[in-house]
Amino acid sequence: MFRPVDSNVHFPTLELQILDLWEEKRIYEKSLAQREGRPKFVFYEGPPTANGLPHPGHCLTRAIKDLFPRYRTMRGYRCERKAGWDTHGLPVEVEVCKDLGIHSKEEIEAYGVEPFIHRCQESVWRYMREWRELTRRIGFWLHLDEAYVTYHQSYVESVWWSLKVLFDRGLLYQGHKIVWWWAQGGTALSSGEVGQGYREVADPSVYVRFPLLDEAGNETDTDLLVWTTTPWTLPSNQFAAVHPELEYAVVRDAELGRKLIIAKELVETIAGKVKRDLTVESTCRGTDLVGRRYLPPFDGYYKTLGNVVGKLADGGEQHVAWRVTAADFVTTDSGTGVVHEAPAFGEVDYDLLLAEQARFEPGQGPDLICAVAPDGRFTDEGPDYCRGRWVKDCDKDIARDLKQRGLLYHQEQYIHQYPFCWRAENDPLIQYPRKSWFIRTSQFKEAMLANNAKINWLPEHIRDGRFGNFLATNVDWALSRERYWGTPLPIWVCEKTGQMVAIGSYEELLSKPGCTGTEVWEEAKRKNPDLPDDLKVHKPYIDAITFDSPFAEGARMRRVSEVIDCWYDSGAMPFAQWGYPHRGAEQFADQFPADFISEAIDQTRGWFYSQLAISTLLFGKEANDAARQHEVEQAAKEATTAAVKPTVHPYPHPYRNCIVLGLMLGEDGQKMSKSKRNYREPNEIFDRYGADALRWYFFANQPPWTSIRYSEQAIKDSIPEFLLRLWNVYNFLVGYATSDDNWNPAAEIKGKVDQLNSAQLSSAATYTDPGDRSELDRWILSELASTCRTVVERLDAYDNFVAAGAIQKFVDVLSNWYVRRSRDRFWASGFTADKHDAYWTLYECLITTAKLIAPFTPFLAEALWQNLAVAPFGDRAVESVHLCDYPTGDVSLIDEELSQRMEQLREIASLGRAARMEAKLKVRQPLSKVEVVLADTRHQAWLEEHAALIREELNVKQVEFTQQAEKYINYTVLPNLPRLGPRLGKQLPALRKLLTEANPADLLQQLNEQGKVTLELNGEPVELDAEDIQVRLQAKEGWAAAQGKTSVVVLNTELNDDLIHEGIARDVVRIIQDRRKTIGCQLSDRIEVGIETDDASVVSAVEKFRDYIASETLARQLVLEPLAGVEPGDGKAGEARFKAYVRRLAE
RNA sequence: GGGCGCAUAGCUCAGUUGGUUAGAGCGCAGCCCUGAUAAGGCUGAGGUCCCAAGUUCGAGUCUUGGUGCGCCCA
Repeated sequence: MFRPVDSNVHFPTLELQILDLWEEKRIYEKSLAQREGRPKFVFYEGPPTANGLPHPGHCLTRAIKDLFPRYRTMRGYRCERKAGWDTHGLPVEVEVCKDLGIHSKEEIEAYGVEPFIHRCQESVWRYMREWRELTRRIGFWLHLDEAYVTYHQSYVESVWWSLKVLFDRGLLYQGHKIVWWWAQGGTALSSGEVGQGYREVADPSVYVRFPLLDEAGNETDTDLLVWTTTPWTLPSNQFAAVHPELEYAVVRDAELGRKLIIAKELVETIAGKVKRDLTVESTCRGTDLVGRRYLPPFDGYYKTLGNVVGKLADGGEQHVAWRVTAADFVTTDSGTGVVHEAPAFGEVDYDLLLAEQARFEPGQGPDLICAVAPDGRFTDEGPDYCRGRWVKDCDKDIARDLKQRGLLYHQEQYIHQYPFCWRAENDPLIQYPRKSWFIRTSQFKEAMLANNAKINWLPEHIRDGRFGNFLATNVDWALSRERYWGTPLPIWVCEKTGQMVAIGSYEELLSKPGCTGTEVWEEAKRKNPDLPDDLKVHKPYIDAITFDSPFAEGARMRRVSEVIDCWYDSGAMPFAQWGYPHRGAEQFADQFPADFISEAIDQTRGWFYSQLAISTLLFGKEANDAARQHEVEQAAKEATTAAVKPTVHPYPHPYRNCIVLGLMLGEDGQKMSKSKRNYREPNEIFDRYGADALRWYFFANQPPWTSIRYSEQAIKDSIPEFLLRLWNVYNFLVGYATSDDNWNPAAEIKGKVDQLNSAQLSSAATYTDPGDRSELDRWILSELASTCRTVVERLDAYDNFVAAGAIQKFVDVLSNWYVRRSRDRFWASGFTADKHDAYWTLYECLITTAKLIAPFTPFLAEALWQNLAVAPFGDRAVESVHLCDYPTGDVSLIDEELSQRMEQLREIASLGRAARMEAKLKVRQPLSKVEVVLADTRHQAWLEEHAALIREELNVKQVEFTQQAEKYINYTVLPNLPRLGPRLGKQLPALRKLLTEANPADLLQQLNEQGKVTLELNGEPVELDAEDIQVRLQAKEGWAAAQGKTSVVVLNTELNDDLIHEGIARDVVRIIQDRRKTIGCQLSDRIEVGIETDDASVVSAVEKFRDYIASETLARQLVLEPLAGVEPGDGKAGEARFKAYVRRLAE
């Protein structure tokens, strides 16, 4: 039998019990085991970093990641869920530095790379307990114990393998890159990190004269006027750039006594800034200036290189630097139209240097000059007053120096956005040239786009919008990081020749001829046996391993010092989670590509990209075709190739469907932040409201890609709006079933019932075929079936929002119409066939609802199942709702027409209540009659059959349907626009006018008699049939009436004695029931009642309705006098007053 | 500065291919119901659908421009 239900349920407590149940019975494992051999549904877990505390945003991701795998499992798929952890990267190092109270790379080196790495490895698990607990508590079923971890040896070796493939294919190369450089920390920052640190700052903005030189190298009377906001870059100047197509002016500054060259359209602006007259003497085009030499403001390099001339590739010679070059990026938005070029400190400037180098014969062109050391301080090539100083501190001194030398033409403050280090917020970043390793992703841009085009993105616009645009502007992936805690770049260089090889595994490394250096690791392990073995593939141990160079006799191969971008780690997860190809080939073959992944939109350029890029370059057709070509070319050389080559997979891969979640904002609409405290800790949410409340809030309130504002109230509201409403229905069923009725579904059924589908229930003697049940039962079963159908359809399309809405709607009609209308059936004493039907129908609705909600609110679903199925049937039923198949809805039970009719019936009832409200007649007071006027009479006959229901619902004696209701109603005839619009087009306004002016009664009569209406429109006859027009009703004033879309309900408000007495009787019943409750009667307790009153109408009412009152209240005796020794309850019926005495009778 | 997205009731959000009187939940106010009862229901107030122009018989919906906000990138 069912256990009693706690109507005062506390969901968080319930959920903890269910978690224990799942674990004790290993339900998750069983849910997987029972789908062994079934079609697969592949899910990838995007690895979170566990070195920070989880917040509500992570709950959202974890909830969505749980929903679809649970759903698919119930649909019969095998869905493995391997957990994963992202463990490398700068954030980890920064955390450790914070603990150590250090900042720069030098300090790390001083502390020791080895202990530093150990700390990093420990630090990544710092909040593991919290993450595991969150995962468990929110009900995210995931194989936590078999998680992949990016620092594990097997993972690292997979990454190495993939890099070796890329290297051997010629897709990994070393180049220079101008990076955003954190000089104090000695590292480049990723674009994402840079983006976090932009702040508004005021920088000096200087206009500097670069005197032009004549052919002989002598100074002329004309200057280039150059603008920059980074004066510290001027000592590293190499060129001045002009736009070739722009018009330049040579202007005379009389005060200065010199001529200046600036963009013509900026003459006025600059004259305004310096408040002088600048007279244009002549103009020329940018191209005319190209090649002219000038004297740079600082001579640190110029003094030695100023006169160096190189051979041009196409013959001739030219000075290598300090001359005017052409560049398309020059604009007149600001500055002077002449741009100072220090290629070391800007990406486009560096490109310009590369272009210049290309014009010369190899080795003859300009070298990069850079007067700044990697620590951000000036070198000896800088002006003497700057040497050894942090560049940004020198801006003022440089400006002062230029002023003293007369080269500073103008100076002002310039307010702009400038990036700072995101962890050390007082450190401005500078752009700085570094050697870096790149992946040639741009070569496969089209392939990535083709792959992307096949991915099902939700929302759709990501594909061609944010993600597609990003791919279309793809640049090569800067892979290397000059840091410590990351996957070491597996490239070893010949110390003599500089030739390189890539290594694909630790074993391969050890097998190299003359390999030495493992003793460093062995020694460390001997000293500290607790060191995880995985560390041996990390710095500093890996750096100690060297081997004989195959390129030069007696030379050694040594590893490059860099580690790689941790985004590469996570992007390699589709194969690296299995250790592929060194191991896990089977799992990889089985679990590639993913059917479903989901992360927030900030992963567009993160995990979504890294996965797609790696996968396209390894497993895409284009990349593999190119690789074969490359191998042919390399065949002559001694190319090493990976033992296992990637095979081609058709797009899309590595994921087919991707839900891009919106970002979750704090309560105040701002980004969630610990310091602002604009959200609550997840654990507190679970303790207060429960995981189901939070999950339902995520799933049912908005499509998942909407950025949602964290709202505690909304989470709280999930409880009464959905969870508790369903709980109340469940409580209702169990309450009656465990009363005198003692209704037990298990009593009549023998043997297994498994999932309690209708086929399994139908063996019960009292179970009638749903088709033979009452209309109300058939209706709710129809609603249930169509809800199942909708939910399945929407979940298959990854649309949790509409699916959840359908479930919520169903629970609402189940509670507010089915149960409401069925109360009497349950309350009736004894069993009838109809009562059995009511039990079975409601039982089946609840059982099915439990299955429906299982992926959404798994705890509540389980609670229902445990009591509705497991409690009565024991091990004859499936032991958990999560082991059931998902209900898809029996379409034969769907009755669209019944559904529509019931809808209309509900509308009539609702209108009747509204009319009562209007007339201030409470429902307890019976009325003699309502009249219902229908605009659409299709369902009239059916509605007439159900007049009883309306009578009961509205407490009236008679219901009458009528169309001839002119006294209550105004009719309006309107055109059906979607139908007539395409047909009549511009004539539509005329028709509308015609219809408004016509007599509606005549039109309707015509329509009824002939089935059509003919009107004359602009001299042309137009025929309208019933579908072409719509009739709207409007209640006339002065009646107790209410109007809806299709009907009007009019009340007869006249009362007679019978009606009044009946109303009083109902008041009496209500007060008696109230007393029953007060004195603690059980549902079926019998009582004795006394009514004391002076009011004649109450006396008459009690006498006239004695039987009614007695049966409603289970009263054995009813007398019109006080009961001795009983506390009475006061009652009021209209103006009449009475006292009700209730005493419980012993059995 | 560029890309993408968003803008509808006090709040959180729906609004299908353009179609008649733009919806839901919460909140607020008033009321009803009373054996699902520490529940439930009804009704109401509250909207220049961000602004402007255009396309169309008809625009919350389509187009263009603008404003504001968010994210990503510089």
